[in-house]
Amino acid sequence: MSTPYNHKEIEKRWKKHWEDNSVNVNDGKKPKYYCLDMFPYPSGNGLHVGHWRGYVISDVWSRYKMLNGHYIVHPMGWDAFGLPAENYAIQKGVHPSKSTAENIAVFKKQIDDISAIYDWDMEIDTTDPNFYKWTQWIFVKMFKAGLAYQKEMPINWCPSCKTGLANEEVVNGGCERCGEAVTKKNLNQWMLRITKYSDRLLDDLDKLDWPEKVKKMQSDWIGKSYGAEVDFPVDGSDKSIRVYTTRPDTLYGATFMVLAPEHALAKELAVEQQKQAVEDYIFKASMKSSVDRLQDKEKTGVFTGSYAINPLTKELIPIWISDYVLADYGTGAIMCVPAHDDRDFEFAKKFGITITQVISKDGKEEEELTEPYTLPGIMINSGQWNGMDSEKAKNEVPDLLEKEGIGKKTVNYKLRDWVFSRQRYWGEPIPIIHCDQCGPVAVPEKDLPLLLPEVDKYEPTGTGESPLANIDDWVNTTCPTCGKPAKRETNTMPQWAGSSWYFLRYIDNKNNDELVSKEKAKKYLPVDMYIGGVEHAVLHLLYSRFYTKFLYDIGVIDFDEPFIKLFNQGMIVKDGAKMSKSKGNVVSPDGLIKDYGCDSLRLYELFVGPPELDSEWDDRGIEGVYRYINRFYNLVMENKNKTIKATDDMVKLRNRFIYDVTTRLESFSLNTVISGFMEYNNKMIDIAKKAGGIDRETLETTLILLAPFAPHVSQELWSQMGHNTSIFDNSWPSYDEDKMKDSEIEIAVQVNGKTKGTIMIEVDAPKDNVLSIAKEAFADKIDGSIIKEIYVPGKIVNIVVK
RNA sequence: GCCGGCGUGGCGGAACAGGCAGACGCACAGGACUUAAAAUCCUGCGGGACUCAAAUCCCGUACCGGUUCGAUUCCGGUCGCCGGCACCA
Repeated sequence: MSTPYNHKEIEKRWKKHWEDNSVNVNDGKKPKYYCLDMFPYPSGNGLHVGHWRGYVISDVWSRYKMLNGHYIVHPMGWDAFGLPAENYAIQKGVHPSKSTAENIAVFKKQIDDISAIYDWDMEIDTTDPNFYKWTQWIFVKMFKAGLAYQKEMPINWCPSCKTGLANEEVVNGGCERCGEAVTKKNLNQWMLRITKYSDRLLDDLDKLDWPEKVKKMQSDWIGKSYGAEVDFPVDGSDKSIRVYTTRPDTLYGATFMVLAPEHALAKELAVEQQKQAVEDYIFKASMKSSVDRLQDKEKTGVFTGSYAINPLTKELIPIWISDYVLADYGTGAIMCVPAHDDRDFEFAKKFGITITQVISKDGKEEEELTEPYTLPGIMINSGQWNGMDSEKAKNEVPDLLEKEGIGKKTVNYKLRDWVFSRQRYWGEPIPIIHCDQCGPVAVPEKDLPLLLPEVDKYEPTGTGESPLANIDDWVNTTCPTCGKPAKRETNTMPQWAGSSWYFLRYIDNKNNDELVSKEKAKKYLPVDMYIGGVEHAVLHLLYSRFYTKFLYDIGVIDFDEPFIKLFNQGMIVKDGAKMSKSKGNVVSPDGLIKDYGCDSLRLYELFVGPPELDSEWDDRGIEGVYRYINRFYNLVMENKNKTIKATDDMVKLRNRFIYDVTTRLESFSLNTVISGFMEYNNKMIDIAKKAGGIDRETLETTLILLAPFAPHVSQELWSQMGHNTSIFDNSWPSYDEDKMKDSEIEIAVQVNGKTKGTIMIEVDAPKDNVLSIAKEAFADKIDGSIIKEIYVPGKIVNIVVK
């Protein structure tokens, strides 16, 4: 036996070598491939094996693409603004920039243990002024383009984080970050007009090679719906109420209307006797948190005493107020068709309002509706449309309304503009100066970056003002336009600001004059493969698409989708739960690397399960891949100097295996690639026993195939075989389909669909021959007369008897 | 409630344009080597029936049914778990 596998020595040596001699060389001729990881927030807790998984997947993919002749753009950086560093500062008095720098150092060391081919010259840090200069620059451009605007409105407010939140950051009525129940707070906010991009964000999803799940989540979030707006005149008034409906076909059945409590006409429409009740109801509704509003499923409401006129039936219908109507969707008012809508039905039943059927399954009216009929059907009680298919009427009704000037077809979206101000310290200052004369004015581009000033206290004020508001000599400035005294905006940007465009900056991270040079952008962008968790499906990934489209529109880049292909890796769970410090189930990679080595951990991260699914972690399992590497190492060491010709079996096995690894890699079935290596190793050992060894070509091919997965041991053995080159200078092996084929194969024989055994046949043996071999071999199992004989070439024989 | 995804040995998981279910690995058990242990190697490992043994047979991919010569795979229904949305008119 030769030298045993010593992972420590091997990995240390090659790691050092690769630091001095990068394997990922940009010779300017190779086509680029941009493989990007979702960059981490450098927390104080360090990495766990769950983080590792995504980074291993992306490195394996990068190295595979490298062996296929690409120069790989594979950068790493830090999404370092954000609350944990700020909260730590509040507790310990340590400035966030200091703790952030420390955490980055820890993360960098741990990420380095992966031995990925990251190019650290491209490193970025969102808290670096040279980086956030451009985050601010984009904001200024959006402001100038009318996409950033201020608005005073009730926004989502997290009482624990003491800051406003975007709609996307509210999860089940709670704060995305801390889970605290979100309330409403009236604040003057900076908003980004993402809704202007609704259609492009929706339509361009078709261009993307992304998981369908993520595309669907984005399209649901944008929530485009087609319908009509209809004006309902208020009886005895010159006012009218405009509603949005997706079911104009049911207009004949609209027997009442409901306004949101926040609707402009809500108070006005209350008649004298109802005034007190209406005002009480509106006040109570305003006190409800969004969580209450979610929990109170029971419908409540109050009648205004006023009536509107159904524009088709000309009947008077009562106008109610209820909080089941949302103020900020559609027009904040709805026409109610209790016969064909669940919510309207419930409301009408509760308050005794008329229910008129206008659509039916079979053209006949029900005696009494026990539940609303919400499907398409035949129109009834609908004047000229009686007997028509309701889907057709959906088109015709709005056409008539439009002709009469009381309605029109329209579309609606669930997507809202992006609440962009945060009342916290550790973020990019919004580069705006408020001037009494000129209004809000952008900080001149030449004055960017607008540095985040030092403060004594980091505590959020809780009043909706940022801690920056207390720094008088920073707040007080002069207006860049008129020169008069003016005040700086004191809110900061959300953490998403930097992450919405960071991937553009890696490739030109030291450019002081441009966000990214046109030349480099053209050469290295966009991102070909983006790898990360699914948790950002509608946050970071939607925002990034929006930013990219904006930067495309203003000519910074010449593509309008940032990430061509997306892969979401599953979480690593322990005891069925996501790893977290509070649950105490975090597994650190450090000890595993020490005991088994980086290569073993890399293989095991892939071997635990399908990369797109969550996988349960069990430390003991790493033994299996470690044993495999040992066996493989010994096998190569024993055979490296033999001059032996490959047997037919070995040639077949090798070609078959190249095919398997390649197709499995292409379909991202990385767990079966690893099990394939183990299986293949056992087969090689078997053949070697018979043939007296393994040929050089087979060994070298195997090493190249293994290199993206376990780079150190592959390179070591490559050198042991006498090469003084990098194993990554090779090309990905190709397979010869003709050499994969067997001349004889084993197929199963069934009788009445039950397997009885197997027979060996020539691959291209004619059907009759195969059947007669099968019948002869299993004559004793064929009990009765044969009524059917099936032969699926290369697969199976089935004899059907009676 | 609506929309997705998923239910396979003790465990992680293979195999699905329908064709020998349980690859590969973990754990476990037995054996070899060793004074002993570790490491390594070999063997066994879904359940059951009948066996000294081999052979053979039956059941089995959440549950019930369907299509088919043949279903883990396709279809219909039920149950369970996970994720997304949540009064969006």
